[in-house]
Amino acid sequence: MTETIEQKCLKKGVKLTDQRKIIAEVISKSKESYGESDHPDVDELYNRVSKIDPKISIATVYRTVKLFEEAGILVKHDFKAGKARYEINDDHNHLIDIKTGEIIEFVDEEIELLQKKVAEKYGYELVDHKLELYGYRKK
Amino acid sequence: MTETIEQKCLKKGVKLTDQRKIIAEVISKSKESYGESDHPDVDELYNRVSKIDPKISIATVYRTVKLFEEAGILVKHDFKAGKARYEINDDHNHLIDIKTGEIIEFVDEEIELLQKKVAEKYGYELVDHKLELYGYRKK
DNA sequence: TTATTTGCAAACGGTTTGCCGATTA
DNA sequence: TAATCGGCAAACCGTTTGCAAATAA
Repeated sequence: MTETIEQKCLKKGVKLTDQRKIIAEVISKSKESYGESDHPDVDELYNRVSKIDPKISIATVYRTVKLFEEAGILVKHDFKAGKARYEINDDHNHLIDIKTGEIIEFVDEEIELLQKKVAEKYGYELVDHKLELYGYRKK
Repeated sequence: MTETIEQKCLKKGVKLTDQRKIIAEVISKSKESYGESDHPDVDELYNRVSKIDPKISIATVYRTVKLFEEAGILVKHDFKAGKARYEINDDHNHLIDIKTGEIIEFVDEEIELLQKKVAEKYGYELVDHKLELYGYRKK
């Protein structure tokens, strides 16, 4: 296992309050508890957090995910406009099932490399990228 | 020159009112008038449209871009959450300058092909994709 | 006429924020 | 103690919608 969110916070100088610890834990546990394709939105995080400490407000959840995002700990996705969704930042891409909404994560070195090349071709240094594929499952 | 938006509307059975014609024209002219990297949001479209017919409401602009999007004529981008931006649907990718916000459009056959392969590897038929690169201009 | 579209203003939904008491270093 | 944080409710902002008048088929 790599670093926990708490460890990352310490490293980045993000103060760890009780609320933040709980939110961090819920996010860390989201995949193992809810499956690979778990990319919870703030409402959903708030629901899960409330089960541990019902006194935490949704404003705190908003403030915390933003804080974690700015610290590079989480990434925010706007797969479709409306609610933003969050997950731990580990730099993969997404294949989204148009019918079911299921999200498959993947990494492809070749694509990664080509992206860098394209950016360079235009005189840019690539610092981030977003790749989303949308498709139907073949039977 | 390829088909105009009006022609696409006729083909798709989208009724062409005066307002829609004006909005279509503004969108068609956006690149030649405002440069390659023009991806106007609804506010901006509304501003431009208002100069031609000040009686057109912003609600109509919203309704029209949604209509055009559903007809496959426009694509909607949520580069950053907040305001959506629109452009004519012609299937390219975006390289976004982190500093200036400038948007460069590009197509890369190789990447396109690899995307298809990845989708297939997971048993999916690719029907859409979104690729955004973010970078700094090298000096 | 019958259905669709538009303008207006109000509603909506996700997100942010001001205030102030609580907590933390 | 000084600074930051969290809870609450109100504000915010992009977008949608109900309604009645205008327009199109």
